[in-house]
Amino acid sequence: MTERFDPAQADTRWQAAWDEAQSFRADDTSTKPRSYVLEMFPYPSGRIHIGHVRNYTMGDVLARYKRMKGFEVLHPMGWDAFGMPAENAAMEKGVHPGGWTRENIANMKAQLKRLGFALDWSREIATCEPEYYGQEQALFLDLYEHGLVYRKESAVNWDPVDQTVLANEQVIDGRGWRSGALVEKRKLSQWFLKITDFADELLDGLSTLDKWPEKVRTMQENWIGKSQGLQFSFDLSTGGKVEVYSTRPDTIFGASFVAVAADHPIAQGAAEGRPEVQDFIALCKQGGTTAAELETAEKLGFDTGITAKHPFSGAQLPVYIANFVLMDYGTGAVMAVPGHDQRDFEFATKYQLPIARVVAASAEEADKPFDGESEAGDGVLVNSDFLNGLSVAEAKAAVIARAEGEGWGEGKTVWRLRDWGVSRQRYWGTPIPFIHCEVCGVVPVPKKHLPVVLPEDVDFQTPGNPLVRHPTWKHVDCPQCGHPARRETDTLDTFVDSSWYFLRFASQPDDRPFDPAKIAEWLPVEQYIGGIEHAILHLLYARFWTRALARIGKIEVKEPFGSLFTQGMVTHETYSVFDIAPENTTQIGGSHEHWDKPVGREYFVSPAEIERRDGKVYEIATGRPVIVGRVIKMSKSKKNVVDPDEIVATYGADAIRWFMLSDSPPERDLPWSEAGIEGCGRFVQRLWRLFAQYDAAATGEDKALDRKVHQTVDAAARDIESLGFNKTVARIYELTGAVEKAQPSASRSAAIRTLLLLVSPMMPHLAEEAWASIGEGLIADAAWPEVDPALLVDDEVTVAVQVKGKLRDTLTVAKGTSKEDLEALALASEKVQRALDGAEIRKVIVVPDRLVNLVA
RNA sequence: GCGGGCGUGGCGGAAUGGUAGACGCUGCGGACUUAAAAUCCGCUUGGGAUUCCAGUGCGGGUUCGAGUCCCGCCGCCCGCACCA
Repeated sequence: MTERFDPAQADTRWQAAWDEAQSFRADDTSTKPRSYVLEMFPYPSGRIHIGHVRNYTMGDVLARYKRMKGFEVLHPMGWDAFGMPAENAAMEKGVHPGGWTRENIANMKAQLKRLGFALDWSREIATCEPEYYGQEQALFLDLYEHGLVYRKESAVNWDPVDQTVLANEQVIDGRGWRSGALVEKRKLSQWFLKITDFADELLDGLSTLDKWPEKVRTMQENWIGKSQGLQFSFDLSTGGKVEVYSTRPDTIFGASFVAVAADHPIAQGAAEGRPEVQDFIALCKQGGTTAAELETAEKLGFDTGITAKHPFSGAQLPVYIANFVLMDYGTGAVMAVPGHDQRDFEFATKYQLPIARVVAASAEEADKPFDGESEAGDGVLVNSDFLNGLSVAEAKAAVIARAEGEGWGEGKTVWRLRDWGVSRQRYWGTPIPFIHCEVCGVVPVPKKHLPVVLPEDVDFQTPGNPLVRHPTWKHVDCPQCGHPARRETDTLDTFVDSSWYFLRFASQPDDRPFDPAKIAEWLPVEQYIGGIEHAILHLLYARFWTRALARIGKIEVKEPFGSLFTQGMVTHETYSVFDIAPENTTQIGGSHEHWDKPVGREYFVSPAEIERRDGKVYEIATGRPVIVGRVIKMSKSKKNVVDPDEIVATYGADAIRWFMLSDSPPERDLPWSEAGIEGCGRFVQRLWRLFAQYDAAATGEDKALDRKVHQTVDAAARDIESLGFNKTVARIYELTGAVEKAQPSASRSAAIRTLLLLVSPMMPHLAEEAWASIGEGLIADAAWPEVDPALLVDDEVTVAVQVKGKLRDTLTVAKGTSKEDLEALALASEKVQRALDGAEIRKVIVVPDRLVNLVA
């Protein structure tokens, strides 16, 4: 063995060896138990970033560990390859989105290979290839046949410059995120998936996902947003009716007005011929929609002059148009109960409407005044006729029963979840497989004509969807009547592509989306790993798509991901500089870590552009002082990024993998540091030196070391299975120290061999290189070391001795020493006697093998 | 406002109700070396000082014993939100 481990030559050599042996190819015919380990596949933006490295390293350690434990492991990788950045690149650089994407994939694949991930590349998928999206079109048609796909007119955010629909997230302060143009609301015919049909199922299913983070389940629960209440109508003074929805029908006797949304038909009707009403409606629509604006926005109303008759009391309640009522939730109209709803309270205060108490802590507090705000809490009904004395829950049921009995309302469940609009007016996506015929209407493309392939000869010189402008592509004959017709030019939301890729990984026949038998063997994914940013959309859509396929009989599995893990981000300090020397600026107070913040234009510099001198930090190029900012997520604009390729080139793949697993618990953020990666590089060499000391001929037993080894193997396995990689890392450091200190013996040689196996999932290249002279075959194919349960327990233990709960001494005794002996030994301790100071012992607590507590 | 999470050394963090600070990083001291790098050894919560005291955001409580459990606060992070 060489003196130093040289990753530059070892890494590529072993990566080639694994390729050659096809070590990580999942065998569908294997009789071993199955394990499907999956990380969220990347968007091929061009470069692998450090967050990918952390994500895939975690999955890789688990996949390699599972193989060692005797599982047939499926650990695939692919590319979420459709999407806007490719089109933006096309517009900005004049390249074709396909060429740009495929080149990025090639680059990123090479990067992943350099990191030594144990991936089954034979199952690689790129969603932009017809072999994939053609099958997606087939699934879309299946869902259409079963009534789960439909078309309807819907208001969308339209960017008039880019000529496209924008998602809500792409509208920033009312402007398109790319063009900066004022976004318009347009009505367009859009394709929808009936996710609301699954609202109940998706909500109930969450309770079965006990290996998902509580946080993600809660987020999905809130997103689905189930609420139960009463929908009923008020008779209006105009002779009409207004339907309202309330989750608090118990408070109906506290209603003091009715409020409708600005675009509610009643408001529209009231506006006819009345400019002042029209003005008010316009004012309501002007309001911003950001959280901050909503928080501070004043409640505004306009009294229509119409009144609504209370179903019990017969009182005439005024009907207001109000800016806080949303048209697209419930019925767009509410009964307002100021005493028990804060918005209604603010509104009633402003317009001097009655604020009645109908829920109180007790019947005696029926007339207690409000303390400047509404009360939403539980209690007993008061001032409420036949409801008086009932609890909130009882009153809700009683009102719903009356309404249903008398026929003016019914109990109803309302969901926040909306159907999933999947139409995008973009080129670089899966073509929606439909044809518009003037005679037959909307006609699905016959399956035998799939895939509907994206044309390659498109131009991006003008804004808008190139598919619309393409001279020939959209012109086809109607498959039903043969008349000239037009292809659908919208493409699918890319979230559709990522809603079933995990199925295609498990099985990829040429002639169908997947083989259900193979899906049954591999799914659900045993461990799914990815970022928290996908907690709602991707994970909800994937759950929906899986359930939809199950409902139409394509597959059996209902939940795609058995266990979910959301890993933290990789963060880094930021370094910023002000372009005016500090002596020329005014100090504005407040001290930063190193410098007071001067006035000037701030710009960010990268870690490579700074140097540290005398405990302060300077920009190398200018000598200007650097402000060391918060540790935040790496991003290009803050220049606090590190390039994984450079790290691999300097320290090798194993060092960066080890860093990704060290220190921070995997669900928390990991602060990157130069010192940290250097430490990892040192440890790689330290292990290498230790492995070089392996001596197959050594003799003699070292019982204590044997125990340490077995205890570490046992604990490391548990830690890896629970993804506690930082703890595994710490244990490996401990064992390394113990082995280094041990005298040569057969035990020590065995310990080195075992340590090598333990680190192999984390540092596979180093492990293979050392294994070549110690073991047989590839360590990638080796088994996880067996644990001897007899060696997990020590025969000597350290027992803590406390006096009144305070530690005074420790005893080293044989394991299993009797309570009596322990007590006697504790009392014999000089330190204990001094602490007791002659006091009388009232009580003795002895926990065998752990502690003795003397209570005086 | 609703929901979720988190507060432990200079930093990242360990700790089935039972020896708080494992392990790593940083810093300091030492060995080796002509020197440096690499490596190795020691120290690194605070105070007093070798056998002590205090200490896990703050205030209470349960317990022989609390970082851990309970109650009440404070602070930070994340998600959702005029959702009726």
